[in-house]
Amino acid sequence: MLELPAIDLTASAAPQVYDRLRRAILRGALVPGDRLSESEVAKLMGISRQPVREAFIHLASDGLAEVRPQRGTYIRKISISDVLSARLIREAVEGDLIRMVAAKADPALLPRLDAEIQQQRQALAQGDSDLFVRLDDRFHRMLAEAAGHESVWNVLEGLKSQMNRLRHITARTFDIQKLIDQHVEIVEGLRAGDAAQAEQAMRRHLNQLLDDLPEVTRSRPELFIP
Amino acid sequence: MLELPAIDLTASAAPQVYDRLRRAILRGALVPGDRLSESEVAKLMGISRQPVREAFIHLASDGLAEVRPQRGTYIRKISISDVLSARLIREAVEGDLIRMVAAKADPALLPRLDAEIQQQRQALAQGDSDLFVRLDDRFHRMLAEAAGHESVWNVLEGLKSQMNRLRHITARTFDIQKLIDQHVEIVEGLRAGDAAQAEQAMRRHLNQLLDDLPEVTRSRPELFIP
DNA sequence: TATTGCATACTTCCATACAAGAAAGCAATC
DNA sequence: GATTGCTTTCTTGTATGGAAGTATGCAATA
Repeated sequence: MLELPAIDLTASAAPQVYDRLRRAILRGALVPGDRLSESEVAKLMGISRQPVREAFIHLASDGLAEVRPQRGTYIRKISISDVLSARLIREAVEGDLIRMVAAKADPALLPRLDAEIQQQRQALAQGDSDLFVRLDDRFHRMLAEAAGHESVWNVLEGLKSQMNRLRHITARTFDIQKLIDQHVEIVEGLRAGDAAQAEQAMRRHLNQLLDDLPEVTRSRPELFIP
Repeated sequence: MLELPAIDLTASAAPQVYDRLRRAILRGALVPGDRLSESEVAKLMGISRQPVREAFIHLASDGLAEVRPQRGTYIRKISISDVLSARLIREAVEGDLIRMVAAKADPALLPRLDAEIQQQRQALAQGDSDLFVRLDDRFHRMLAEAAGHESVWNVLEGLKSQMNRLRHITARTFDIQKLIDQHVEIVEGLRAGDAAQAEQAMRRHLNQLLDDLPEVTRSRPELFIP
């Protein structure tokens, strides 16, 4: 059913269980609707039920799992409403951040962004969509850092866990070439020193999800709730 | 030390403990640096350690508490970096939302906002700063709802828990009259149907925190970490 | 055949006991 | 007097047993 790396017996068990399950959910190894059991996971990892239970509570607090008393614990379905909220927040925040980056006009930044985009093209050429998702994250983080607000990205990252699940599970259906082109547009806006252009490009980029979402939810309706 | 309402024995204990402790933290009854003990809270509530422990884990996941193994559990100090991130995010998001509200131009909305501001004035007249904080929350929530994105506010609310603690603990040092005036400016922007004016007013309003923060951190440095 | 009732096998939840680590006080020693 | 080491007492972490609630399959009944 599920492969989990063995835990380190010298450290606390509960955080390790949490970490492993969280990764499994985010990479799509555990899909929405899957059922978890305290005793089953405990046996799988060779520990007692209590630390597993604590990991479940932590996951539920993240919105990744749902504990239904006396029934079972389930991987939470992807809330379309949450995804849309996260997208709107990202558009507003990253729109502001890219304006700050343009205002700073750091000359050393542009070559680094170009190099990132080159790596994204390689990921596309290799057909490695998981790699692209990671590179995409890094691209946006780099921009937040360039704006002087890396900590903002850390906050957003927790918030957009639902978006990440969506992208991993349905990675194949996205048009990576188009996303890369949009990244290029953003960088070109920065190169031109045109804050408004860069912001428009960023907002278009983050609006792309709205185009892709309907098809995804139609093809895999069992993974979603409103 | 701490007053906690008795729990309902017919319902699950852990969520109730979580809820009571969370409220106590947000209203400032538990201040940053305070120490909690599983067994102490358990005795106080007449239950065993286990559900208390689970509540602690949930609080830690919210960033409100910090469990230090074999040492104790502490109310987390207010992270200035987190507060600043939350403020920046709010400015970007609510700036976008207020533009949407202006675009909708719902005629029934303005009287409701006026009534809200009247209540805020009453809270000021009564010197009830806790009430004003709650009304302020409601004012912003109402605007998000008017933009058609109440769920976005739900997400922001969890994110800005650190901001709420700050405001409750230091409520006296804020100039409530000024905040109300800024609310009026926002509503006037809407009344004029001027999206740009409304957005500017909102951004000024949310920038107010940057003016107030230095004095607060200087007067109570023991409550903060960078 | 359709429905009701019950036994059974799960699940999460709570209480309790014990283990392991950290801190503080105190005494012995240099 | 200062330091070291031990003892005690606290803390959180884990294991386990049992309680209560839920779903399911099966048999009895209308």
